[in-house]
Amino acid sequence: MSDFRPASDRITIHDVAEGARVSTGTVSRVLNNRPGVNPRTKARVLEAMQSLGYRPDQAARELSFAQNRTIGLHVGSPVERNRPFFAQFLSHISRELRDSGFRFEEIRSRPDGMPEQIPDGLVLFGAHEADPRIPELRANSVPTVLLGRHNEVSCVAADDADGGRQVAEHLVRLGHTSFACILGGLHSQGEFDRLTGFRGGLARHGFELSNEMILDGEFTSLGAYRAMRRALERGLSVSAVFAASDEMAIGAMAAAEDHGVRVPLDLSVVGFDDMEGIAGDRLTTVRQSIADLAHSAVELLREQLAGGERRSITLPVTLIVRTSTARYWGGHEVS
Amino acid sequence: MSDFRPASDRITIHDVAEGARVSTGTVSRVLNNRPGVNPRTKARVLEAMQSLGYRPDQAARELSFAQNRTIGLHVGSPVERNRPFFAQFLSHISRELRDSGFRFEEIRSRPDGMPEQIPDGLVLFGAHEADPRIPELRANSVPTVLLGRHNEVSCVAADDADGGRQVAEHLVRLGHTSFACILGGLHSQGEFDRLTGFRGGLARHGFELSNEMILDGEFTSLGAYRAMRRALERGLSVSAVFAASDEMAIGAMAAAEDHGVRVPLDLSVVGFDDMEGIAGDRLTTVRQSIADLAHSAVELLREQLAGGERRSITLPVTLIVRTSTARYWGGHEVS
DNA sequence: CTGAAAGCGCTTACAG
DNA sequence: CTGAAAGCGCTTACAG
Repeated sequence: MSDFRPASDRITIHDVAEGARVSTGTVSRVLNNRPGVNPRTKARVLEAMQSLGYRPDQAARELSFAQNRTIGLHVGSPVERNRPFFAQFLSHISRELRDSGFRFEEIRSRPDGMPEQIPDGLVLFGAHEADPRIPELRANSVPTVLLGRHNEVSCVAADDADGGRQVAEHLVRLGHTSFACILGGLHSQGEFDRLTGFRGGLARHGFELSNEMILDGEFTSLGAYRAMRRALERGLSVSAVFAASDEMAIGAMAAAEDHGVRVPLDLSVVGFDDMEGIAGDRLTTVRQSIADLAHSAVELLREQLAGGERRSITLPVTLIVRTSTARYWGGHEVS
Repeated sequence: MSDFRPASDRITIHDVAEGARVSTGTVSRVLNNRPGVNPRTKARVLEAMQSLGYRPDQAARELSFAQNRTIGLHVGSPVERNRPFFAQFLSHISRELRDSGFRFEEIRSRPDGMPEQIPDGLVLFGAHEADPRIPELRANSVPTVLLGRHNEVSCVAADDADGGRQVAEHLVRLGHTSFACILGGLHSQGEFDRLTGFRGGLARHGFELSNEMILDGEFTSLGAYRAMRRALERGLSVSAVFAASDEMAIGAMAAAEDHGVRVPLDLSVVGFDDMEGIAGDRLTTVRQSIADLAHSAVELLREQLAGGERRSITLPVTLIVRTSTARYWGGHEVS
């Protein structure tokens, strides 16, 4: 915390300009990575910023950016809003947007669940296929990006199917032969894709996942715990479980433990997201970069605002192997 | 969504000034509720704002406010950051701050958990008595407000003790005579106060709460579920449970149901917070206004920035009675 | 490749 | 009680 500095000392673009002996316009160009700045000049400016500890004023940037537009974020339901994933996404998208010179605002919901007001562009969180917000927005041709999958609007999502596939590969390679899956109730395309990918991956090795092996974890740790525990009590006997979110995976692990099933000895558990503060250092999971999702969402929005076509972006995911999964020797009894 | 309007049409203070036939300065004065504006003029301005649908530009306000200061919000740990309460608070405090002309920024943590940088003022979330951030900030005399209780810094909190007391009153009045309490592990002063208040309220009627009746719910629905279920399986026999958060109350209710204990017939459950999307329409709980907490935090910060003394604010809470609590006739068997 | 200047939407002394 | 004007920190045509 050595960089404590009272507000009055705020160093501006002018200080940097002076330090680098250029005009403020040039500093701005460097700051925004605009092409056409002499590399040497650029280096000088960068160095001045560095040594002065310059940090741009977002409010000023917002105000002077020509586009001068407000992008809103709107969540489908209060329940969605309480998900840790949402909090993280909110944090990233607001930063990303401000860094790009947009104004950012979280849009509240009217009693009927529709956005209270419509900004110049909208990011939709927690939308489903038949989401009533979509036709409305399309009718008003409001630039919109949806987090997830939808075929009528631009959207950005992690490669859910590939994530599921990677999980299947991982588990099969570890010697597992019987599997269960915990979803959040199949409301979103994303979890469906995770399931489909998982099934596909299993099928490739001759395994299949029957419908009884799909549990509804309500997208919460508690929901997953209860679903898993009930399943175990009914005699569910599998050696590996794939949950569509880290929270649900945590719940499943807890249920297993409480039922006397050791993770990973008797049961391997895999999550999805790799959320900080949830996955911990134990859960094997599929990492998706929330920062990249936010970044891509802004890009798609920018394109639409510039009159471009709708399109979608799918981001790669990575399997992070930790200690909640292990080789299955077939020797342990489960349940 | 009838107020859809492209960015180019953005109506500014100038439009309002023109509409009300005053100068922009006057509009600004009205906007900020500054004293010394002729009531008639004010009415005219207000009406113009109204009819034009004027909405002030936060970026511009931030930029031109004289104080021109940045307030940061910093959370103690990633786990705290994932709590729904945090997400709500973040949303309110950022709005509040911007409306007051401050810049707002969420401060990230360094690997050691300390804030990555120090703005002109700081709001601390999820702090405990021995929080290492506090001495550091005090040493640098950074204006700081803590959400919760602490005796070295300004702080703002709901009247946790009174909340606990009200719950006790409510339950006693309903005829309950045996109680349990679910806490998050006694890390924060707040939950301790809730417990103390609860105990005090019970004591007033000759009831007491032994230590075995205090369960650790880890401040999550899953944690509370497991604690409650274990307790029920061990034969816990009480007719009322007070949980220090809505999430934990939800977990306790689920555990009761799974154990064949009917809520509220056999068991009354009370939460704390009245969080949207969690308490639902069923949980009796203690409502604290997150908006007011945020508002007060900003006030305390402003005072410190103006050179005022540290002080603390305690906000009133309200018991919201729903259907998770009911009269206890002593006739039902529990567990 | 770079500088001088206007402007983003607001607030606030300073006059009157 | 109100207006005219400067200024908050930045970006971006417009010249050169």
